[in-house]
Amino acid sequence: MLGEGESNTFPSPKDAPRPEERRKSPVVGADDPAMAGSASRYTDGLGPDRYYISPPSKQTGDMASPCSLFPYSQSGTVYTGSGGSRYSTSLHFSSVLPPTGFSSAGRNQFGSAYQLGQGGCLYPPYSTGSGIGSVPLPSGTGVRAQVYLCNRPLWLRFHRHQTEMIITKQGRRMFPFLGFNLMGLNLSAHYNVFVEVMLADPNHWRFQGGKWITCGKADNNMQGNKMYVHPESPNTGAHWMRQEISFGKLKLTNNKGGSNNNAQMIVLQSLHKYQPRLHIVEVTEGLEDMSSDPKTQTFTFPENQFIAVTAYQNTDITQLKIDHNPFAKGFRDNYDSMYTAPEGDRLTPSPTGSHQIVPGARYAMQPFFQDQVINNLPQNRFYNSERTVPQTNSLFSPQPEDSASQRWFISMQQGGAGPNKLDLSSYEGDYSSSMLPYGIKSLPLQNSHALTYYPDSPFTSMAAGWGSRGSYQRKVTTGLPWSPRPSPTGFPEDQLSVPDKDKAQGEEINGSSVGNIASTWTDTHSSTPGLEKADSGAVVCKRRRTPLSGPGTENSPTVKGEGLTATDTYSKDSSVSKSMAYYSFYTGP
DNA sequence: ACTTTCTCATTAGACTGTGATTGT
DNA sequence: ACAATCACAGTCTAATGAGAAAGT
Repeated sequence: MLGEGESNTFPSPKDAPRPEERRKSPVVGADDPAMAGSASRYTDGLGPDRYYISPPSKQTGDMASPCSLFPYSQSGTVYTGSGGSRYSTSLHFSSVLPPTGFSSAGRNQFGSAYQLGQGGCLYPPYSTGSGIGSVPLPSGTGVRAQVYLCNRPLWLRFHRHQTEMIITKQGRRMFPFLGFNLMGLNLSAHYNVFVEVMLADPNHWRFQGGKWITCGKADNNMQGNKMYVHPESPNTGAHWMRQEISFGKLKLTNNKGGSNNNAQMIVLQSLHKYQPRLHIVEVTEGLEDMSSDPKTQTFTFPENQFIAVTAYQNTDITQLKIDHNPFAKGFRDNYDSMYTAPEGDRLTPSPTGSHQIVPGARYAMQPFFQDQVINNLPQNRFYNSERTVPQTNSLFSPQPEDSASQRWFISMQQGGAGPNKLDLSSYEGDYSSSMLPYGIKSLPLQNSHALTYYPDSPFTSMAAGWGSRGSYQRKVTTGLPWSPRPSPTGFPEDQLSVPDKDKAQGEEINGSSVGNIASTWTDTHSSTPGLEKADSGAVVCKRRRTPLSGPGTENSPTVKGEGLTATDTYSKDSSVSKSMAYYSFYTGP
């Protein structure tokens, strides 16, 4: 069962409601900055060692690291560490003190800008100190992890409209949920992996006039847990890199006083904007010496940012949720029309890609659904089986080398300069990642990947030890942990048929909006009306039964063209259908 | 014949957004 | 006026057990 009971499975870590308002809002500006990394994730098709094969020739700089399988570059990112970048490294260093080895200057450097909300609720200062990105890693932190955001295409779709996440007293799961793939970890070292949701900006938000506007100051004194430790923590690097790390069980609540399952719930405040962050902390068995370097790595994906709400405000968001969240399937009034829609109109960034990029291909299953619940599948078939199927089959259109090489991923930034330069120009849509071969694109992330240390955060304790949690053995019943993942010649996500308009959108975003984002806190929601149309699709689906489904809803382009996901074809018939779907996809002609 | 493994059906409960109601 | 809460119905998940198939 899901819910709290589920935690038992793992060691527990610590009315027409204003239709005129709840309507699509202008597309939120920047989806993300671009970056361009290049490389394919599994190029060797080997087992355990796959993460350590020699990187592609394009590799540069840090990529030379044995742990850096793919070449990457980071430059021009919206969130560069200097110049007041929104998500500059200061985000971390301002709120997180460096571990041993760092001078206290780190904190002082931010002066009054340093803010640490209770419960680890933080947000970066408006301006940052410079050179933070160059802060060297503590000694001993030799391995640099790389993080890939799963479901990135989906996240981006939500992000365009300013993602909203429902929070309830009993706790509400996130959708999309956070899912990551890690690389570059020490196979034998142990790590704690957890997510922290921090206040993303100092404002209180309100949905008015079809868009989000700031409305006063945020309450930065919100009490409550802000951390969610992955139930499988601590575990080995091999374990974490084995398959997607899903945070699907993470729940968001506005119930500060809730006592039970606090570990599974993150307490947030409605109408506040939040930014999830992934922390990877290398731990040492029996480590009690807090002075030791926690070897913490923090990753932030701007597209994960969201506004907590108790009721959806933007109907576009609602529709996206309905279209992609299998649990909301009941609110889709017309699946059939979705299936029959022209292939080209299916914009949903299906991870499997098959649904969007394979003309004539039968929709076997819901890509995002699969992606989202992949870890819930009893046998994790995807990672142990399906995923091993060479993806060179004809289901995928030939992948241009460039495309194939464009992966989104974040590599913990270390040492600032050098190879870590993002190339905005290479941003092309964002149909990467997800469940199948992970399309990876470097994120516009700032130097947030810099090593961090939270002296006042519950995370601090995690950083040092094993906690009470025993080593959890992931329930992988089929396949071998290290069953080889044949090197795909390409990643479906990268090949998803991205409508030109979408691409254009992405480019535009990168080119302009992104810049805005980097400049101020409130720029994130800068409207880009023109982009709204971009998502427009030809698919005609009967949606909302509610008054909301008025012209406004019907005009919601975002949804119509995107609702075509495998979820629709996902059979209720459980495993068989699921499996078949997978196989049907990978074992194409 | 017995055990193990697999497939499938059943079912309780979790999850979803909706819409009405309540609270501020 | 607006946010928060609740009950609701549709859907999905995952546990369970029965039966069949395969292996010893």
